[in-house]
Amino acid sequence: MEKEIFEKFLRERGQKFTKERSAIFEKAFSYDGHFNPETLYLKIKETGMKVSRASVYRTLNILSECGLIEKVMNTEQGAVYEHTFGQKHHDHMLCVSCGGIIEFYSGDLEKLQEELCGSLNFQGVSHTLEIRGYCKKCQKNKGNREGEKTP
Amino acid sequence: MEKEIFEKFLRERGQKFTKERSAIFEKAFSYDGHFNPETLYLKIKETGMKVSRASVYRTLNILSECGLIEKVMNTEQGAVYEHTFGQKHHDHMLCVSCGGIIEFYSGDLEKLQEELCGSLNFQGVSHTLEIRGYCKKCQKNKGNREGEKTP
DNA sequence: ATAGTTGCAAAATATTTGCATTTAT
DNA sequence: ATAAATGCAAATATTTTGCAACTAT
Repeated sequence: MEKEIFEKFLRERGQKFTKERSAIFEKAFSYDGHFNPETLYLKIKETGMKVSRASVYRTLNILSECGLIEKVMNTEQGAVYEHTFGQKHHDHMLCVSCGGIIEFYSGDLEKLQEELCGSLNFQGVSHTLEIRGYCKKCQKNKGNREGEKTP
Repeated sequence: MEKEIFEKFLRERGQKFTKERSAIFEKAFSYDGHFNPETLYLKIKETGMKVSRASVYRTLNILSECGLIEKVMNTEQGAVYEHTFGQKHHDHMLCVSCGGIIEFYSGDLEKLQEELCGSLNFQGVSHTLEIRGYCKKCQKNKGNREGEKTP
């Protein structure tokens, strides 16, 4: 189980498995998809549990080092994480109008990247592909872009 | 010439072509590759010209809207831009050991992405692919990773 | 002349850190 | 008992913004 990986990781580094870390871990793994530090923090507060943003950030960093979660994107409104356990690798399309994220996977794409790495003598470890554009819904009303002032 | 595109863009929007905007434009286009707002700001200051960070940020936003430059990455130390004029589109391999960036281009990759967008009803505008791993040189001495404390 | 721009300093946002107190081991 | 973690508030860092002074048109 994933939690044991976390506990083992902490033990090996002489770090403690506190209830805050436990709660942050649980919440991070309760998400199927993306989450960001702030929403995770708020979700935990909602449950009545007492945590600080500091602990959230600190713990997310540990979970990243541990490989259990991954920062998949840096956006203007902060980092976006997802947990890696049992997650199929996938890439993202980001709608610049509504901010929606579409996940997709393509075996061909993966294969092609491996070939590219091979031909450039680069040992690829991971990658992120982000395609920006307009989702189906937003293609219709491209006039009103989010964020633009409409006085 | 690219500068005329900028001037025209401003004129059409009833905005002014100031010497600050001119300097920021020049500097942005003096880079072959990537730059970030802060280094660009410092470079201009170096020349003795008086500009503010505010103007740099404001002008980079205009140049983006205008399509002359593009934000290619959000990193923890801020945005990374590059100008788009005469730039062949390319993607990046980032060596996690030495921080080196290898640029590459693959027509097959582009085509594949278009197909993926088409099949998902997404109207792609731009994309960033970042492959992280080890460059040829660093594959040899993978033991000493940069950033790891060696007490 | 005037609408838009500048620089500054302050604000906003995301994240990190120092420190006294608390807690897991 | 003790080394590490917590929460808080203050510090950083990047980017944005309000405003009075300036400038391109």
